[in-house]
Amino acid sequence: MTLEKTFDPAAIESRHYDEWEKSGIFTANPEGNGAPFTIMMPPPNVTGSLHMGHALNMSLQDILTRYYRMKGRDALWMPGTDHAGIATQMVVERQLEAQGLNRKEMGREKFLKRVWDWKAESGGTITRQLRKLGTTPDWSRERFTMDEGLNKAVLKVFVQLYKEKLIYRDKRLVNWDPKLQTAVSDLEVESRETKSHMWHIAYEVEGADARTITIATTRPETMLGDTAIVVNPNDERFKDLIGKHAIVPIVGRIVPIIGDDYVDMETGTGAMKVTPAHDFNDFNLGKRHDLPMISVMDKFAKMTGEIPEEYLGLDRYVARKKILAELEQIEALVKVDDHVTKIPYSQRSDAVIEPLLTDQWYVDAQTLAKPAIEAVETGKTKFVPQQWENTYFAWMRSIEPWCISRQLWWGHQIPAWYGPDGTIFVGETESDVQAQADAHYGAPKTLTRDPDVLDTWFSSALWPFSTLGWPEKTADVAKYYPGDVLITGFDIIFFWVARMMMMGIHFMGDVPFKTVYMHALVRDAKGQKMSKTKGNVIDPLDLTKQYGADAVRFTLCAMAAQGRDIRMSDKRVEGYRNFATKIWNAARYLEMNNARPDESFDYKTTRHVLNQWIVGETEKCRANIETALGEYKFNASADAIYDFVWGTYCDWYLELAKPLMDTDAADEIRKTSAWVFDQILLMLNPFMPFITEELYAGITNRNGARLIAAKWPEYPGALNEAAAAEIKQLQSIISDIRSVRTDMNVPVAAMLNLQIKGASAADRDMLARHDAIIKRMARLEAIKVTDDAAPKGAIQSVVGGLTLILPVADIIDISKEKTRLSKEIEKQASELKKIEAKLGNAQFVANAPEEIIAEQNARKSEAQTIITKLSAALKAIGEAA
RNA sequence: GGGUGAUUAGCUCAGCGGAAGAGCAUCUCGUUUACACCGAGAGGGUCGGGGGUUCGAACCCCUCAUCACCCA
Repeated sequence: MTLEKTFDPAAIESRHYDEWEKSGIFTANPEGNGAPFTIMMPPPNVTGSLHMGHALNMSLQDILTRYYRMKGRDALWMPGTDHAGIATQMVVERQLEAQGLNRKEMGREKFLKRVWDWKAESGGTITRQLRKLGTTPDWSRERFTMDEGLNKAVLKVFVQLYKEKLIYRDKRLVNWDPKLQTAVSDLEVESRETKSHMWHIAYEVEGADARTITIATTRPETMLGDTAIVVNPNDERFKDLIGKHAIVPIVGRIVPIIGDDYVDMETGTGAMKVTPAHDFNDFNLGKRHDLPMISVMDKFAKMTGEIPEEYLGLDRYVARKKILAELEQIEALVKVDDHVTKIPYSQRSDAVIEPLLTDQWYVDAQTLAKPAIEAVETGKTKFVPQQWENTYFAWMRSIEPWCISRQLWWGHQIPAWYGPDGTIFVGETESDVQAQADAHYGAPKTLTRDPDVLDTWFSSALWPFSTLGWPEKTADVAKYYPGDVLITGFDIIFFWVARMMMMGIHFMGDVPFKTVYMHALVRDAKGQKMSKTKGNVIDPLDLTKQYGADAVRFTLCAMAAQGRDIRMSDKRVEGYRNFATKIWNAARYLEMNNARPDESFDYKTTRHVLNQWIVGETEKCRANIETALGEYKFNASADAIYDFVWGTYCDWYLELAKPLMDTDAADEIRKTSAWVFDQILLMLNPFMPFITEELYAGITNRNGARLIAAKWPEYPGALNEAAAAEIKQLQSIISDIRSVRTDMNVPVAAMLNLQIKGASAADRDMLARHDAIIKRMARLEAIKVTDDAAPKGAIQSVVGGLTLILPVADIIDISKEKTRLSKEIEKQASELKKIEAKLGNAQFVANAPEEIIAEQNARKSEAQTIITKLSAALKAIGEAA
């Protein structure tokens, strides 16, 4: 085949993907004897479409999966999607709304059918998009959090935890979303600073003539539910009032004045009202002091309960105004301060959350957290970067009961039924529950199932084992639990990582994964969070179309430095698209030169030093990639291969080899260059799967073998330090001449005669071997090794022990050369001064390791050599002028 | 208020105890048959400020400042 001049990613991507998928290589093999490499894909929301965060997350997982698969591990990358309770239900409800329908009228059954229909229709969006990125999870095992097997796991877990009394029903305050009509997790509540007021309200003290106590509040409307006044027991201003009673204005309720050092004497007036049914802090106070809890709002955040009639049914903010007006009228409103307060908003609906006293199901998270904390403390599970452990610990150590019930329809319906008297029966099946109830009542009674569903994260907490077929004792469970690594964003460390830890340890007796790699957030080029409202969202698929999936993947990998956010910009992607093109053109070059992989080639038997060197560099590259990936330093792995391919193989090896293509070294050069290129394809494949696969088949006949199924390479005995040193010297000579030529404005076309002074026998050998190369690379007519004096009008430089002399009599600008030499001497002199100071320091010589001292000595003599030689050159040029 | 991270070349970022690095951008030169999505070369930094530890600090410790995020 003949390769096109420019690489066109779109032309090849889809074709390779289909072939990979059909080949069955993505499929894990529990019967096989490869050691497992398990990685659980964070299941994307079934309603969603691929965004940059997914692209990063998935690219990194795919790189690891492909890498370990090549290394011979039995890789299982478990894919799937999450039913995302609230989000999905909202999407479908919005669709209904557009058609003038609503779920209540429709009924639960019909509504759920509708959601399933929608899921069937668009639930595959993200998995299709993942294929475009070239990711290789085991699609044959793809799961959905609400499919049959996972349902079983959820039921089993719920029932068992209930029996163990780790799940219970309780009446507590929850974050109530009055718009969505459901409880939401405190993690889904976002508090926003809002300009408001602090209202100071005077309450009459019972039985104390004309004495009042003034409290400060940001929520006057809740005073209708006050059940106490609280002050700090050490507060001299109020000490004597503790034990007395106050009268709540408007409602006239008589409430105790209590002392609790929770109260900060500095804020507000130092006295607070206590409304346990509408504020989390007050709730805790109420529990501590056994106060009554009076709800004064309903599920729509409208006023209700035992309050003056004119307030019944008012919206909370309307009620606030009315109360303030009334307080003013009765002269109880003492003062109004401007105040910035934090108002809780529901992330889902944007409604202001109302803490509400309701019956909900809870998991005793505190108990489950203990072993989960310990697992990280003892290193059974490690976080990378490690500092995330602190975040994990902080949250886990002060964990609250986990409210798992949601007043939704889409999700796992709670397997609890209520008898006529409210007795709770929990079981995996309805018949089991009925049997329990019959036994309890001694007669058949009608049971009502709890209409609520479980928090979505309840089922995702089971993901690392439910996807493997648990509670069945499957071969997958036996082989692939626990997983090796979880790759996810830090934003779901509480939602998901922590909960998988708790559930995994409790039900499987072992942690769900040994390592948790936390990647950063993908931001826009200015460092702003991407959001639809800001309109700065970059669509990874657009980028893929424009630059190719390989470039997008490589960019994300190269930017995935630990602990720092990623600023995504087209420029970077463009740069890595250019990298792909560079590789493509290197392949074309090989093709033109008839350099094809040769099966009989043995890298250990190369004879030409250039080949020995590049073979050694190939090994160094391999080692760098392995070390980096082993430490999850994705950016370093990308840098290693990029540097090797562009900076070493293309810029140096291929160029140095060109002058040899008409010598008897040509055959070995062809074979070596093709071999190294093959190694590049192997090592780059996990990062850039498409172009490497294409070229793998493109450069030679592989009899249908695919790169994706190739083995990760090893090159024992490839390092050759002597060759490396020789080529390094060669590079220095060439670079130095090039640099001097440009500095001195020597025209590119001028072919100069190089004179080299001070060459040892080994140098002479080396120079003779590379004569053709140096001439071509440095644009020279001839190279003469002699210790004769430099001719007049020559420019000079020093490389190692060699003095390079370029006679350019007719071109040279003598004063310019003088300046250049002086500058260089000056630079070296100041270096020398620093080194001498160091070596002259007795403490340094006494304390520094030997090799450092040797290094400094070497640097010292090198600087001295350069100064001596260049000074001589400077003197000579002065005499010439 | 508590915590975490960041502050290094014009920009975006690596490096995290022993000679300041990359990519992009800038400047110069270049149609040498792989590649102008390219090549060769150059300029550009008292590594946020101030203390300290060390023979030696961009890197460790303390402190301050600014920014970002998380939790109250």
